[in-house]
Amino acid sequence: MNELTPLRRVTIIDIAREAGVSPSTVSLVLQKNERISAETRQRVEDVIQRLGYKYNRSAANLRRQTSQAIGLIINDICNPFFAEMTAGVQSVLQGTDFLVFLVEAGDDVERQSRVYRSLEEHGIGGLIIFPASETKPEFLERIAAGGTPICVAVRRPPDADVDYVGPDNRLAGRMATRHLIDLGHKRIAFLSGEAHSPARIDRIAGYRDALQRAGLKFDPALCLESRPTRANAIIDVQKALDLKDPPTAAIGYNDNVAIAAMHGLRLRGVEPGRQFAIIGIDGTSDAELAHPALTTVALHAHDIGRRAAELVLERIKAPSRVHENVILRPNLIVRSSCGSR
Amino acid sequence: MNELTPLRRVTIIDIAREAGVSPSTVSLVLQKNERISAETRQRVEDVIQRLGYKYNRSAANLRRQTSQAIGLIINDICNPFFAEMTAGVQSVLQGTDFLVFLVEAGDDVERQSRVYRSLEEHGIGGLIIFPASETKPEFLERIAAGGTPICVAVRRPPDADVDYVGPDNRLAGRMATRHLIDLGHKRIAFLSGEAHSPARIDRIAGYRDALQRAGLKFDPALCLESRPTRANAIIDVQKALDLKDPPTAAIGYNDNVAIAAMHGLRLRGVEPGRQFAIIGIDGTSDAELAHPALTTVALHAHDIGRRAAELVLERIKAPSRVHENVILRPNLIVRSSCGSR
DNA sequence: TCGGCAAAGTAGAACGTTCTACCAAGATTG
DNA sequence: CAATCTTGGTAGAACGTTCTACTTTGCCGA
Repeated sequence: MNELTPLRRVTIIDIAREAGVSPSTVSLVLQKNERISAETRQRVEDVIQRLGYKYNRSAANLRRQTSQAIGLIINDICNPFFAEMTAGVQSVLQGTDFLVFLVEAGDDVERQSRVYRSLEEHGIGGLIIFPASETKPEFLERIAAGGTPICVAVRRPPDADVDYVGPDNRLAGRMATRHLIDLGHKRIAFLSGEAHSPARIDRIAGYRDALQRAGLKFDPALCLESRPTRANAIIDVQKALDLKDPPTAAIGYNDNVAIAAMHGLRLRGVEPGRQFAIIGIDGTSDAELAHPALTTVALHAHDIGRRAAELVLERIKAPSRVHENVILRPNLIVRSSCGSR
Repeated sequence: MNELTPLRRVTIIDIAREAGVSPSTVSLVLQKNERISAETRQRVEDVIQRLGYKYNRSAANLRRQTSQAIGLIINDICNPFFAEMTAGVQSVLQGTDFLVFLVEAGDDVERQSRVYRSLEEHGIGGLIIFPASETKPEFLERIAAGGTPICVAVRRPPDADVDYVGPDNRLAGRMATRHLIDLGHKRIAFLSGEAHSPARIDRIAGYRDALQRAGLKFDPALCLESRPTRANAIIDVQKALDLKDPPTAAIGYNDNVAIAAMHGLRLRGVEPGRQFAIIGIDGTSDAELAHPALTTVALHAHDIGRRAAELVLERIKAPSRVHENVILRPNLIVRSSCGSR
């Protein structure tokens, strides 16, 4: 009323006074509760407009003991896979009142628990996490038990009883291998990735499946193993070339490895796509920019993020729903790095 | 005390009772206030450990009318430039109690004000924003006037009186052009980007500077203009090739454009790096993966994020500091797309 | 001895919502 | 016509901190 004291922020109480109702009523209007008659609602809404009221979620959070924020713990936002996954999460949160707290844990359990603690302090209504590789299932289960709706993404914790959404790594490995076999390749390398990585284990399993199905025998020498960096990928592909019976094609542990491997080939004067087939696994948009454009098995990072967010939102509504395991089917995207064209 | 009622969360009051002090004291301990004697502090801290107390920031936010969250509004997280910038922000927030609310506004003013409103409701202690291109300076100034520490990044709002950190686009344009001139090129195209974009205007200004300095004359026909998508970049480079007096080199409006342009060249049987020089502007890690590896002018997205976060943190501490304008100096990164190898 | 001051701690009212009871007044029913 | 139900609303106590303004105690100097 007094236009001379615009210092205090306008609260639900100011609205109530101005609209001639109680604060409770304003609160109910805010929550779109149908308990309130149309005319009262209208009146309150008008006042809200007029006074430029801003909802204070901190107060609501305190009172309701929850928060409209979702924690999103990933490895590294510069990795396009995670960037796309993050975009997927955002796409579903977009239309809601939820916001995301993004944090990177860099595949470090120590840091992961630190950032989780911080998320907890700030208050989150749910959590989507790509767990660090050394994560113990109890860590995730303790979070779930604590009442925080949680969805684990991409990296399946062995036996943790929580919601999960991720790719079918085995099928992806199989599809990639199958594609190369269909193109007539008999000696196919698998480049990079760390031996203990569950993703790699599954992809290799798929690779072996496809080999076996085609009556080709598995040669361990063709499976190079290393941290999946660009530098290692270059080394690995060259090691493969140096074998007594060298491969004519290779699967990259991921797109990055595959792209770097193409560089490695050229350093040896081998032209990828023409003299050697390369296929990646990931399907990030980077693959399209490579030259030759990378044939790859898309894991649908965006959809993983989307589904994970949907799952968390559902669990927020119904905390005791039975846990879901969502496995997304990969897709082969044929471009030119395997010579088809 | 009663171990049979573990349902309620443990609060500062429980700690106080257990440690035989008042809640005020516990609060002071939490804030590391030196008002409290060493032994009392120790006692309280022990109890905190023992009971597994978790600080409730929502309550603190409500009381203090602020929040330890920083809003980060960007265009699109899948763009490596923004991903790197985000990582830069995280790198400084890392050691603090701040967390970031990440939101994408997709260069849409409408959406931008919606997400800002949402950030406001959730409560933020500061804001870093890459403003949508149609953003009015008043929008930013109103935020600052409202008391929210704000730092604008990358895209300079004309005359808005706020903190800003961004690249020197003009110098970047000059450096790119200069490099090509030094390599002996006389006809240099500038590919893509929208005419009204301030970044492009500045980069073109730098391009003209360098041309003039070298005694070369500016030919508007060599400046192609379009939304900087991959498809447009391919079209633009081909248009350039079709000119009566075609260029022998080109500057991409950004790295993405440059990489796509290389594809465009190859579609015409022109080998980038050997028969035509291409240089980008951005310096995201993608450039390294391209083939040939892209020579580019690095704008240091990571550092922009880092500085922006530092500026916001400083302004949170000292709200009335004079506004700063931080301009980061670009760097030429020579790889092989201009033939120098 | 007394006034003053520093050190260490405390009381208690906020902060802005939500939500469980509760209430008043019509409408409906037997 | 009394009993019950429905509709539309309200009172007021939380939620867990923070922070201003005390209080208490001991010490010091005059």
